[in-house]
Amino acid sequence: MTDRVVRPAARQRRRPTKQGVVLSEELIVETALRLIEEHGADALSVRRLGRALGADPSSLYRYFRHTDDLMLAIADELIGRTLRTWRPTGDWRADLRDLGMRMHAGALAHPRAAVLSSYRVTGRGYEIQAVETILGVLRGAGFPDAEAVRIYHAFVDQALSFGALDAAGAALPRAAREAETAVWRAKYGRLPADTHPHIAATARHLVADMRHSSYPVALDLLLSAAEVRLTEIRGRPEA
Amino acid sequence: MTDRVVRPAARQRRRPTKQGVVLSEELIVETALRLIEEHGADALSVRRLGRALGADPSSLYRYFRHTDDLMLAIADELIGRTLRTWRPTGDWRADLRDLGMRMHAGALAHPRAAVLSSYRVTGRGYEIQAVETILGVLRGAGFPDAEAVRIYHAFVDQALSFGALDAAGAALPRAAREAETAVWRAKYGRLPADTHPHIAATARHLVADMRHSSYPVALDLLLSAAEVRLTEIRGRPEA
DNA sequence: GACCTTATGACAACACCGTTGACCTGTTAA
DNA sequence: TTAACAGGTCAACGGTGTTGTCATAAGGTC
Repeated sequence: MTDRVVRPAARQRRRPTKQGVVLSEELIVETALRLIEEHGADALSVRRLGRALGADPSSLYRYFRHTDDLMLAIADELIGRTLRTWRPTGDWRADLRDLGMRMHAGALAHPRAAVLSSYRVTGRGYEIQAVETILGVLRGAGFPDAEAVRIYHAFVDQALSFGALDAAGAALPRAAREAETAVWRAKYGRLPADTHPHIAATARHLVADMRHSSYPVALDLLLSAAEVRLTEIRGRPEA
Repeated sequence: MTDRVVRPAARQRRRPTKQGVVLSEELIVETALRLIEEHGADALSVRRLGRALGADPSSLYRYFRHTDDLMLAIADELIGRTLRTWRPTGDWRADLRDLGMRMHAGALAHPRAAVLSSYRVTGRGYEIQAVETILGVLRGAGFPDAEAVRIYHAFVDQALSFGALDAAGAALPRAAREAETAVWRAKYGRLPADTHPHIAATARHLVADMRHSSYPVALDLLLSAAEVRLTEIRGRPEA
């Protein structure tokens, strides 16, 4: 098969679909994001997307090689949106906390795309910009180069991996998600103290805590530890 | 529909399939794990699993309500394997570090299953055992109940999510994985200092660091922060 | 050993999925 | 005016999870 996808710049003959819609890469990505937001991650299929656009499903293959391609385009758009709304203040810890929370929220808003894009290095514009900015925050705070890189790496991977983890949970069909909270309440909440003393003693906290993401806690722990390291380093600058 | 699944204890008539296989929950889970490892997560479908077992796909619905049920059984088996080889020593920090590293290694050993199972609560035997044990370590160390639960949650999610992240990377086709390291070396390693000063200054560290998992660093940061919290709590026991 | 109940495996069908090769037609450039 | 072809459409392929129905062999009872 010769490639059916044409690069956007080369597009010229904008013929509307039978239902009168003029397709474009942007319109498809936008519609896909809307579909995910409105009807859950399961709602995103080539056929449903085609229906939502008012076009034959196969038309989409003129714009994306396959579904994965579409996902990456969506992911790229998401990175851009996250970064675009972030303004560093100069307080390194507050800035990183804000950025981490934004990345996490972005992932939750678009679970399907987040899961796919979390473990890929794109090497594209927005990603490079993010690396440069975060490294700048850390070095500006006084972390030596090697340490800055180590903490950058842990920070980013933690944001991405928790984002993907929580996104995957959010992308579960509604029934499965409700089953999960039911498990915590019904199963862990009722274990007898003689066989499971620690669960029984903390059951109340467990049921309350496990329904939320642990990312904020994990993020604060990471930043706290980094801050401690920083004061140690400042104590002996030549370390 | 009356439920087609029968609890294992009640099973009595072990009739072999047409191809002579005697089905059981254990056999199904084992075969599913083997299938995932050998042919990738995509290879796991009810129909393929049936074929691999020598049974009609619909037979599996006598053992699992739906695919989701099966995934939970697989996840629990993985937890069990990790837990079985772990021996706590009484040093809470060392024990949690060891357990975290084991969970991470377990995920890497079964990348595709890890990705699928990381975000599910199984509510099954091994998982309950793991929760009880970790909570015991934390409470034994002196963390008050609410704090123990918070740290338990962050610790477990961190191990699972980094496990899934690194597993997903490891499960990439070889070509894609090599492309990723190439991006770091060729793209990030060569950015000019005037446009990207921070990346340029740390390029050497970046290229070296990004090829490894950041989990050990992230884990140590989390445990360090927890230790600090613990000494604070001990300072004022009634907090 | 014969008989009955019923658990359990098998079959066929349903509605969906991603993807592709062939076709048709409106837009555009010459 | 016309010819080329980008881009939308159609139909089909082989896959998916799931379920209603049926057949049969296992196990208990006599």
